[in-house]
Amino acid sequence: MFSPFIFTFLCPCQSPLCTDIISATFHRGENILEERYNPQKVEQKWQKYWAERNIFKTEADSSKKKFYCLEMFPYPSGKIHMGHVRNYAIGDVIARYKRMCGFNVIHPMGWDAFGMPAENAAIKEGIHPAKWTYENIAYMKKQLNQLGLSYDWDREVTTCSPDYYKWNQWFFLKMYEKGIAYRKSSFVNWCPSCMTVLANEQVIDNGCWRCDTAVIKKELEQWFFRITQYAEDLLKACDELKGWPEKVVLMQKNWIGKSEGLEADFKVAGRDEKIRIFTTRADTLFGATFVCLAPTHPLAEKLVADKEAIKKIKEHYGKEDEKIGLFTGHYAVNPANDEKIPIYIANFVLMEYGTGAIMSVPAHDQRDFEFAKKYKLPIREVIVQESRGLASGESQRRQGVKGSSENTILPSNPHELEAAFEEDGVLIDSSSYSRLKSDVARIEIAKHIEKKGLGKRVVNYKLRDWGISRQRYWGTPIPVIYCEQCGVVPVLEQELPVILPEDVKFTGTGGSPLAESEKFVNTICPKCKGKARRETDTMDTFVDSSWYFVAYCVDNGKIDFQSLTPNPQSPISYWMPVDQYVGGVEHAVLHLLYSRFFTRVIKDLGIINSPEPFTNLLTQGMVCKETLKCPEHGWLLPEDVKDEKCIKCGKAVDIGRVEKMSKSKKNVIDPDHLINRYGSDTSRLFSLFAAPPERDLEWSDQGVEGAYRFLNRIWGIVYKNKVQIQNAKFKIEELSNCQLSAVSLLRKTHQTIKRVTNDIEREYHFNTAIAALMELVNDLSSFEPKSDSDWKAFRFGIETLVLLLSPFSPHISEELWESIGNKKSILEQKWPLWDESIAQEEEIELVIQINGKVKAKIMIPAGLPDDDVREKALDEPKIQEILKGKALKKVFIVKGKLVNIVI
RNA sequence: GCCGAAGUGGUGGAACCUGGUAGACACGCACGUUUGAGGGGCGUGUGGGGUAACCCGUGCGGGUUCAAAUCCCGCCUUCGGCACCA
Repeated sequence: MFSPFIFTFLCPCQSPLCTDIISATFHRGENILEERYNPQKVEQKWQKYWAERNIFKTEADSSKKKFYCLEMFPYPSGKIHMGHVRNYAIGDVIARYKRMCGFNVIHPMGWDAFGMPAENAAIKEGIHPAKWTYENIAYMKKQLNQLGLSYDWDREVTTCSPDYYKWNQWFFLKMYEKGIAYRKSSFVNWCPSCMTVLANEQVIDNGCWRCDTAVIKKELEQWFFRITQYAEDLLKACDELKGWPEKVVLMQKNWIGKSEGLEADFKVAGRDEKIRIFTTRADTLFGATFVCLAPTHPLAEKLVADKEAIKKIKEHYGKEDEKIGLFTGHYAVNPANDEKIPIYIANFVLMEYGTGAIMSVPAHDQRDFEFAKKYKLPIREVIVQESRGLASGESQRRQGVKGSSENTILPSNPHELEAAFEEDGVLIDSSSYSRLKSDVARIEIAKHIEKKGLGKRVVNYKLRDWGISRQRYWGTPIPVIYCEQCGVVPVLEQELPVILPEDVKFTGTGGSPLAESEKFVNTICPKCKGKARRETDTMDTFVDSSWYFVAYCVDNGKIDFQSLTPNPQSPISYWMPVDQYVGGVEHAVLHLLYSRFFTRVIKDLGIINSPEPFTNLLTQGMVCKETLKCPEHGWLLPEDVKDEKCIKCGKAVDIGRVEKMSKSKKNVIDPDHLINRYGSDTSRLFSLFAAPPERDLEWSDQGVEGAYRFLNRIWGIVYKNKVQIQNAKFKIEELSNCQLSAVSLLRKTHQTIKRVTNDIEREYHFNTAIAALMELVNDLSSFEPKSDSDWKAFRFGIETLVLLLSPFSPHISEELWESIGNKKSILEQKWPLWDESIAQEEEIELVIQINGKVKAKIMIPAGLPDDDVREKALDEPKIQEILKGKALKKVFIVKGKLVNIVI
């Protein structure tokens, strides 16, 4: 294992003529400061060094301040992509920085290992999902280590392992006990291609989130988590998420979608039944001219004999088609005025929201308006704009109309209306509520209905309970048994985990693959010991990722929630919540909301203290690249294009927009190639330098070259001056009285510490932090040390540079740190501090403006009193000339910056 | 349709939090230098216009201010999210 290796690398210039093939033989720990920077050699050396010492291992220690740095764990799809590189580079900088700042940093990684691609691979290629998954994990883990990420692998979790999913099942049982997990029959989103149920969040534009196939509605018995029980809490707590991007908080709020309104009963005329409707616009109650039921509403079937007609409406249910409806032949009684209005069944009314029935007010709701126009239903205006309610010309004129003896405002002619008036206004034609404003009337009318016992004020949420059943193999078996005698019986806690059987065939057709396994399905009822069948559905994989961040906190990866009692001393209490979470914005609602829900459930179980999992959230932008498209051959790889022409057909290639990297658009960069060619230090550096983390990053081959060049320059400076640097030992106090020639370098070094520190602290703006390092390198490379103290200042500059660079490009930093004579790993060094008095400039450039326009710039000593600054500015010959014969009106002085002379 | 974000050189971006020299840093380009040559390295220049003094410049139009990329109002464009949610 420790025998010398021979590695052969191509010269990074990649020129076909280049003969610089580098053969390297090296042992562990060998000092390799050669003239040429060889990233592969350096990176392997230090990765090995870190791994052998298990240097990133952390343990809970209540005497130390903790920092939990977490990046979203990947799905092991095969290889990592540039999005991962960016995500994990960002997280790693934070982890390494915080570690150097003295925090006890937990920085774990794992695998979101259940999911459909594994099963699809099984269907297509006959590989068992477990084999496929574990092989991918092995490869991707190697890749992550090649990136030099500072993970404590002792905490690794793999969600498809029984040790892990056992706890999915345990949480399920706990939730079942509390009534949070329950079973009901419902219409679900069904993807005919994936043959599975999809959560609402997994339906995008009416298509499957994975394969885009149009989703259909299907009725099935499903397991649900009652996330709606936490809706109000999840919503309220949104305002406490100070460390989250506002847009994500807003998306969560919108997703929860709270609305307050009134539920009211409309009696069905001549029958002993009533229709309960939900409205947020109780102020328009007097304008209701018909009632609509969802086609799946229980009353729909009762009121209409023609089942075929209902079926037809169902076909258009929930789609963005034209609105279609069916008159039931029955009438409903408006509880406000006892008016009889027709009952319709309409495709646009959703059973899932509110009560599945609405009162239709066509004058004040655009959907009802369109429906009313189509079916020639009356439109009655009951709200008018406030200005019209007062002494406007129109209302004056209309007041003259016969029959309106009292001072009422009359509606406009409904036939003239072109759209519904949906805003708030003043009520008309609403009995005693007329002339009230909408907001007041809404409450008064609701109170009235409540008093009459015909309804109640309610709060409604768009958020629906989380359907977790999936008709798939590669997921956590739901730990439930169906007994003919006892019905639904949960699996006993001590029987967990319910293990996924191996003897399953993957045909890709039919329902749950688990149903095929006799051994799995047939079991005994835990209660009566009679014959029983197991549940054959598995859990949504979002369950797995809703609590993995808690699992990481358990030392040595041995999760055991069962024996945990509420305990402030437990490692979970110590580490949770996550201080910094980093991941893609695509999880703004799905994963993040479920995690918040789960964390609340776990808190209620007494396992953790905080209801919120993630204190600070950083959503990084996508990695994008320009697309190339041939009119004949479609998307092209860069190598299929020469001189902007397709090499297959010679047609001019369309250089398309910069878009998110995706295999289908052929605009991807394989991180393996990048690492082989430039090394991971360069890859990391580029992805951090090209844009601030929250913004999209545009790929640029030249940009990568630039990052590589930068590291080479540093390497070159250290190599060239190695001996002198090694000899230039100094004590930090000595530097304060170094010779004049070194003062500006010393100052620049302190300024760089300040800038890099502030840029990291202030919203992780790594791009500007790296720019500051580049400036320091520019100064270092033009500095020519002559005296002893020059060399000391130079060494200080180099050491500081390397320390500041180490979170970004850790391997080269370690190597250079060692090569200038340091024995201990850079990981054991403290983050440098700057001295404000040294960082301060002695002279500043004063800008002199006249009427806001720059006219001159002069150098003045820093901290000069205002009067002197004013005098110097006015004495400047150029200014004198302009001022000649003009009267000064005022002079503004901005300390340390400029003077503006107003004339 | 609703909600949100962003528009700055040839390009990525900086300065926006806290109004005060617009364009840090990098890429690209040009010229020079090194080299047998290519690549690479090093050096200089590089917002636009003008010989120059100067003038113009942060999507467009207004406003506040001695001073606006920055604050306020209106509009346009692009991107993202939600979308029959009653």
